[in-house]
Amino acid sequence: MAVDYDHKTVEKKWQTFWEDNKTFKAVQDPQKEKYYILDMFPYPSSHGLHVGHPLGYIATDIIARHKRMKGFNVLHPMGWDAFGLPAEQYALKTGTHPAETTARNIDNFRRQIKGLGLSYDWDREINTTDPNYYRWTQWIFLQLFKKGLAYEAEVPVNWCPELGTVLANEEVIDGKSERGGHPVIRVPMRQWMLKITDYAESLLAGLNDVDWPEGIKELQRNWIGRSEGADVEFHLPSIDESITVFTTRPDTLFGATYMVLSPEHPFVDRLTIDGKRGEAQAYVNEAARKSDLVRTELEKEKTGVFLGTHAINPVNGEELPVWISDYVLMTYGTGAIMAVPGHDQRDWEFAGEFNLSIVEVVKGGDLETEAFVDNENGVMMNSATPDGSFSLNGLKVPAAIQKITSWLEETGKGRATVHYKLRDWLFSRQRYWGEPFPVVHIDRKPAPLSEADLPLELPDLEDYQPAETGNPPLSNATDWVNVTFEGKKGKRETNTMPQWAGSCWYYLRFIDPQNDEVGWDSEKESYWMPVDLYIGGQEHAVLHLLYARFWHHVLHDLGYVSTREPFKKLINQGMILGEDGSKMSKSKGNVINPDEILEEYGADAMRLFEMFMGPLEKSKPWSTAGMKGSHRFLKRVWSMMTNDDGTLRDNIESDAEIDDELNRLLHQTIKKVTDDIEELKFNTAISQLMTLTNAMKTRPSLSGNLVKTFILLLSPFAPHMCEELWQRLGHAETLAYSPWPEYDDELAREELITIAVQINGKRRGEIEVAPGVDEKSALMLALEQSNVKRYLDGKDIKKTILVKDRLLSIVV
RNA sequence: GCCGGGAUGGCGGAACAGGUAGACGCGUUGGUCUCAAAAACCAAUGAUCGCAAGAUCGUGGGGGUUCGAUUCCCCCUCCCGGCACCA
Repeated sequence: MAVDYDHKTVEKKWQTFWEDNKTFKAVQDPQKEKYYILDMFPYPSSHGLHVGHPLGYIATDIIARHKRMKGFNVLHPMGWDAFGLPAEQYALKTGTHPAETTARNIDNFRRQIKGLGLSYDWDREINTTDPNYYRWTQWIFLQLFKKGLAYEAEVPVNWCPELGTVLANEEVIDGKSERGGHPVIRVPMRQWMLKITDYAESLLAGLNDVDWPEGIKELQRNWIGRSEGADVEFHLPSIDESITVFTTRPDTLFGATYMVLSPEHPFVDRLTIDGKRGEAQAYVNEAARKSDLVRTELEKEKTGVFLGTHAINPVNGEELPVWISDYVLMTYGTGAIMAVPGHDQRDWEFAGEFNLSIVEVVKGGDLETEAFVDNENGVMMNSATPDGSFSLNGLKVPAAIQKITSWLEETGKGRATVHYKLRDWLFSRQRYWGEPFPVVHIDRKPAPLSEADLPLELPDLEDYQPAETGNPPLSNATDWVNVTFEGKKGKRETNTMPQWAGSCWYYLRFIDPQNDEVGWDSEKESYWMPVDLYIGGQEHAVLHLLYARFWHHVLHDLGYVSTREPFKKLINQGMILGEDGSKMSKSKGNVINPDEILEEYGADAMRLFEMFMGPLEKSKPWSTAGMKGSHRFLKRVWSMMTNDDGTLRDNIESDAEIDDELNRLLHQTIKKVTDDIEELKFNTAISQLMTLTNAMKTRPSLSGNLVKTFILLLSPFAPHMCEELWQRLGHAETLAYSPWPEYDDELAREELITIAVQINGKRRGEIEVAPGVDEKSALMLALEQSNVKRYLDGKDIKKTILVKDRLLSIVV
């Protein structure tokens, strides 16, 4: 019996070898087909990795190693998304400078990741906080600015007092901050915005061209929220102005019985009569103070105030009372709606609350109990102009929408429009640890720095504590803030960019990480892009993945990148849960530290187990017993091939014959492992390798060729041990570029197969046949079976069905 | 409420394209080795009945299509994730 495999020594040896020999360095080579495989790079948090984090990294590593052996030129890089809140919160907590803690955290992450034997090209390592990196983040911002896609605005923002910063809509969940779960309130502030709304249509269209999980695409579609309808003009006689409302149901215009403005709508003041002023003012103030949490979560019953004035319905001239209510949002559509309580549930509830009239214009529902909103089968009624010149009556809803939209356009009372839920991206943060904006304010107007002045470095500050006032820490750096720019006195922008900025384009920098002239060389870009496979967590479905696509579309329009979409195929890895089945967290005490796993079982065993646990995309609980099982498998492989002293066993002979049965299994295994890796079904690939191992162990001797092939097949999963065995087999070179084994379909085919015999759908026996057996001979064989005879006794065979090489079904 | 994904032995999970459900691993039980234990190795292992041959049941629940359904169709329950007054 061989002594236990010494994973520590072997793994250290090969990690050093790969590093010293730059085994995984990617060099552009137009002769070879490229494969760009990317992980979502991590924030180097202070906690280090837990066993769930590397799941995706292990998966991409297996693909990367497999593709190299398949002859692809593989780009597989890693870096650090090190700006932003987590790093800064940690720095604040520990009182050390973020630059210092960030550097330390990166060292720890790098150590942990390298310990897993991942085949990254470390020469391409990048760090978003490096001026040589964020120089180009700032450069992209300048391009956005010049294209008119970056602008400043005084807007009601999501202010998080606890974090001392504003947050993007995407970072606010149920009225709380995505990070830390702190309350968020709405206050108006001057902010930088990026006009992502200009790209709503483009971002939507691009989703049709990528191979992403349908769920993620749907999430983005919903977030963009395209909605077709019509803008309709309503006259306001009291101020002699007209107001535009957006509706997706212009067909119900005859059913409008009142109008509602958002409390923030600019017309509110002028539309309020004196007798209502106090009441309206109070309502507006209250709405302004409410957090989104209160407004959307807690308050389900409708509130509002009648302003005392009226609007004129353009189709029939009727007077509609104008109300304000916070169920109408200023940030969507036009901030004003026509209310059709008969055919909109929210309006119906509001009308019920305030006793407003309900008019039925679509037949088919019971308006006593709820609004009727069937927009497919409903038939129009009560929908004609007073003079009878125009009518929708009798039409189905879709036809009515068409007809009235054309009528609105002809009469100048409205037009077909499209609105989006997506809002512009709030792009500034009142924090220290982020990219400075390459902008100087002169006379309160922003002027862009010239590209030659980049990078604009983040000044080294002693006091980087966020202020509760929202005054950014950088405003304390007066020497830095006050500049003379183009002969005038100006002030630098003191907000910084959000976390997402650096990750919006890092995949481009990986292509050309050391370039000082440009962010990336366009020839290299067109060779390597797009990213062929991108693996990361689902939590980035609408944040990172939408922002990065937006920048990429802009860069494409500007001619800086060759593809419209950056990420061709996307996979979301699942979570690894604690052994108790709940999410791993410090407070639950169920966190598994990979350092301990590596120490005890080694990187190969951990890689193997994480891939064996189940489908990559699914969440599944950690299991220490399972971890031991994978470790045991590797030890078995090792002892199958080596003696106590580590030399190869005598029963591995290069000229030993392989028997047909084992050879068949070998070829079946090559096929299954190859196919499964390509489909990312690592768990079944591993189980097939286990099956082959079990068979190999029953043989007194193994052919050298079999052993060689087996090692190559196992190597993407357990690269250290396989390199070691490979070397002991007498190879001087790494196996990382050895050709991937080929299989022979002929040799993989079984000589005799067992097929089931069913009688009336129940399995009653099985027969041994040659593949491709015909129905008649199969039936003959089946009839010899005593159990089959028993069931057929005295009955007529009505029909037989042969499923090729599967089963024979007899109907009696 | 809407959208997406799920539910298979004691556990993680397999199952081509409607064709032998439970591969592989874990766990458990029995055995070998040992003074003993651990480790390792060998064997058994969905449930029920049976000495056995074999039978019946069985993929969240209920119906349907089919010679045959984990797989297709209809209805329902529960779990996970996301969105949520978006006009």
